[in-house]
Amino acid sequence: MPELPEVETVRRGLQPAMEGARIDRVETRRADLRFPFQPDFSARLTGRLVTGLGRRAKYLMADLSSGDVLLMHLGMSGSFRVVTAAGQATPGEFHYPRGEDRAHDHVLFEMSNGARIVFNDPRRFGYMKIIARAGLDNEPLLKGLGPEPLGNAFDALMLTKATAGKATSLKAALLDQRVVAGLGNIYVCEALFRAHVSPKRKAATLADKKGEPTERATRLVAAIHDVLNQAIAAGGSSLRDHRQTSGELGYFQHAFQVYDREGEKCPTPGCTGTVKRFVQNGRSTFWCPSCQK
DNA sequence: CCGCGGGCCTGAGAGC
DNA sequence: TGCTCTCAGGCCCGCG
Repeated sequence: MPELPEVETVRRGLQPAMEGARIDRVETRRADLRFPFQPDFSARLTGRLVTGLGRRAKYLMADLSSGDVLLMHLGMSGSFRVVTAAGQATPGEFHYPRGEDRAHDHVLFEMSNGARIVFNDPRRFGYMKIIARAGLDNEPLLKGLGPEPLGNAFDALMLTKATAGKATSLKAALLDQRVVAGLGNIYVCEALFRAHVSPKRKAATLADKKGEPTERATRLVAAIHDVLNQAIAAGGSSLRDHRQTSGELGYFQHAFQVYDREGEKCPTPGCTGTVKRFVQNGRSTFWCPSCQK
């Protein structure tokens, strides 16, 4: 499900429930998600204060008073919801909020502020892992990640260098988290469309003969910035699974110009093309062959 | 090292 | 109604 804007939306929703609160109780309702939970998973969380909730690429990162960091990834179908539901739970008896139980609720956090935070993930491509903050730089899950697309390090020059010599398509390069971290299939399609750049173009062609960024590269970076910022402002995109932690849907899906719009007229003013779909590296690409070059 | 295809899971929707 | 097939917002792994 979630790309950077959805993860950022989830982070903002979880922040008030987590930051500054203590984790009083953790319940894992099965032995694994994508990977088995660490044997000491609950013990390392229980009683710890959450001092901050950040995001790196598509990872949520909760800083704990113990010096650990809880990494959380939503995979394709993961979501969190925050249940405050005063009076619904029976203190000291069954902690899980009655009537709030849903299929695929895998992890529950009970916070000292009364919030109950539930992680739900039907497909279980999501996962959680606790690591020591001191070991963050060596964490394999984070080690190879490229720059944040909304951070200062990501610009046309950087992207041009990162794609230099790449024989693969621009679409595949932008999906490669080592090049830039946080984009997924939807926002890559949308950014390429907005920049009028073809997903089939060789990644290395962002550079001119001297290796400098082309105007196309500049346009592409601007389009990535714009589409991500607009999607975050809209609370992300809700296709199947994504919800804000409040349960509200994001609404950026209504602003898609090409994603899942095969057969529709190209929305570029003056373009008479039609939105097409084809499969690239096993994923659907949506684009307008007429105005994306 | 690089790029690609398969696999991990469940559920929704289309077509018969 | 119900079966089967395809596809889905991610990412790791093994192969050539």
